[in-house]
Amino acid sequence: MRHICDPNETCPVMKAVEVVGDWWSFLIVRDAFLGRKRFGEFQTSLGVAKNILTDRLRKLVDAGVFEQVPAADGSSYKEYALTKRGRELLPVLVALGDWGAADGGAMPVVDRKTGKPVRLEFCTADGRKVKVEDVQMVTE
Amino acid sequence: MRHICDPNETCPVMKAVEVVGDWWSFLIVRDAFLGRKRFGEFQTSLGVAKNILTDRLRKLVDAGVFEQVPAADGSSYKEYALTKRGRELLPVLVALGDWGAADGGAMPVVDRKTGKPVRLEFCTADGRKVKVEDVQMVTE
DNA sequence: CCGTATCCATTCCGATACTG
DNA sequence: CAGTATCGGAATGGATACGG
Repeated sequence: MRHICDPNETCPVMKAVEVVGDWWSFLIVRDAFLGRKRFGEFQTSLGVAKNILTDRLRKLVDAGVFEQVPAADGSSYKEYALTKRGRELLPVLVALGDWGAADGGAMPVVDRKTGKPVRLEFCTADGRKVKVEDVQMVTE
Repeated sequence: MRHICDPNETCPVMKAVEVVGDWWSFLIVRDAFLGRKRFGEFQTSLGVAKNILTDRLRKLVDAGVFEQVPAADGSSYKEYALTKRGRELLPVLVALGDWGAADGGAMPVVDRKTGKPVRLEFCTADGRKVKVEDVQMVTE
């Protein structure tokens, strides 16, 4: 995919899309958040061709989203674990899931410590929530 | 793009990706949030081929992200305006932009009423912020 | 089980030309 | 300016076979 978009314009959205903007990459990351780690798990879960999966996993490793760690079962294979950087993609995933779940069927996320549900919200520095329709981007 | 992913599994992330997961669609929406409305504006801004732009705009209109409205300048053309549903994509855009801006150069968003900066955060129902690393998805 | 390599069909995209 | 139509090349992805 060639894209022109003024190169001076270092748009952060575009930088992110360069890495995870691909269809499969994105679903692989989603699967990882759901606990999948092994090549075969991704492969059967997503039904993606193996060469494609290989390619995307490598790119995601290169981008620092995954790291390869020894398999938990002691086999000689590797598992793909989300890095810190990779786990920071959770807001993206949740935002997208919330939008996709027009009706209330959103993917639930919880506070690991308390087990209580959490939601993604726009907040001011002093902790006040701001509704989506009251938020706007500023061009500069 | 064919995708197998168990059809029973109505994953909201996937539903969202079906609509805006395309590279160009996503950047068009970003441009719209930056104030662009006209065919030509998108075209020169993104450098995308016109036939592709036509196609993506139509799909986004079909998906309810954009609606066509009469041009503000009274010309006989149409402008593409984000619908309510389309504006609800802002959290996705901001999450992605935050992630893409590893260093602090994130795209700023503000509360329209007060002009104060806002950020996207995970919160509990009682308004407490939860750090990303303490949030986890629950499988079911 | 985890990947790599190859092949082929399809899709996608950009350029161009054309219409109103 | 805002599209539509068409065409050829490039990239992509799926299937398959193969190897560690």
